[in-house]
Amino acid sequence: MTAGVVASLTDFRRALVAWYRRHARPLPWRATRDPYQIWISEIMLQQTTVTAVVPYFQRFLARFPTLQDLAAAQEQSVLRLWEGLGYYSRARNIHKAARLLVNEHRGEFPREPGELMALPGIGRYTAGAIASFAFDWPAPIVEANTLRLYARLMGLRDDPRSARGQKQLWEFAEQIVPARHAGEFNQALMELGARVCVPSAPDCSKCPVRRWCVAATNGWQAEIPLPKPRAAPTEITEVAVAVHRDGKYLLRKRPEGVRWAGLWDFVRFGWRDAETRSPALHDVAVEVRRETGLTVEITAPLAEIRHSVTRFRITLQCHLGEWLAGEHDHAQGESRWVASTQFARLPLSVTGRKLARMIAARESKSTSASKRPG
DNA sequence: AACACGTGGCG
DNA sequence: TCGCCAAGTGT
Repeated sequence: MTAGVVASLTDFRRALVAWYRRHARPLPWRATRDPYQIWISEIMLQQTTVTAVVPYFQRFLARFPTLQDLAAAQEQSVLRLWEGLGYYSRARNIHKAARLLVNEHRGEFPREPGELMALPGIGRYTAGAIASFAFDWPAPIVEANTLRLYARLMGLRDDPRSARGQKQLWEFAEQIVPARHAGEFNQALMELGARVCVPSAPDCSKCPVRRWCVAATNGWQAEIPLPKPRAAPTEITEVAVAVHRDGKYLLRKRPEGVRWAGLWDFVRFGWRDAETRSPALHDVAVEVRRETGLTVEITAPLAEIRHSVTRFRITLQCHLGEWLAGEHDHAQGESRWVASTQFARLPLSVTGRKLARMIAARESKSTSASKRPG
């Protein structure tokens, strides 16, 4: 299957790299060979667009310039810098791995993919990426861009996500990666996948390796690769209550093993009766007591926030609740009463952050109104 | 092997 | 509005 490319591998590599040298975007992580910076960028880029990553990458490196800085940080500080980027286990893993490297590897990065893969959050792709970009280790890579590119070059008919397809893709990658300058070569593959060999309507007229491409030769660009099957989203309703007491609001840290683990949120729970667009306030108060042990009065509807997450579409009914009695039960995990001016100090879920902004705006409005009588 | 894990941009 | 897509990994 790879014969088309392998037969004239040297020409293929030359054409690809020549194209890359003319068309490479100047991405921040391409300006360095520091394995630490490359590692951070690769973790951030997992299932995440370049556009989204750039500002996070800059902030992260400004705050934690070295592996030692990261290892010395609190996990909460790392999560705060990750806030909004998604897949938060990446942030927790990056922190764990940093401590591991500092404590057990003298703060030095392994150069081999096999050793890199032993670190939490680093799988076969990321290990190959770091090893090749930072050390020119001749490691193969397969990720979204190269998967599409290889599949088309090979004319891959199998599902590229199946075990069979994956095996063929990795074998292909192994065969084409050069012994020298693997870093630039791998970057070139990804850049071509990202810029030319795009998912829909690839511009084959601009492709430097078109003559090696089975899909282009046969007009199969639209059929290869086979699309990823996606489950239809499920609608769910949730309720969030900003429980208010003495100018502060109750925030709870989400426990390990759940979505948004380690991030903070207002009191929040699923609402079984999805038909109820505006749940009875009394019922909400009952649920808050069940959740927290606190007796509250639901005083005002705040907003309805729509948010998609994995395969769920969430409608979040947000309310303001005034504390009446009871103390929060800490058995379920960490919680704090926080003034709205301090919300930004904690890593919040995206919906939590939105709600936090609304509450802060609501307060500043009411204080400015009270300062301006009439 | 299949599913969980997040979010935002784009057509 | 909606589905697709994004430098995947862990379980």
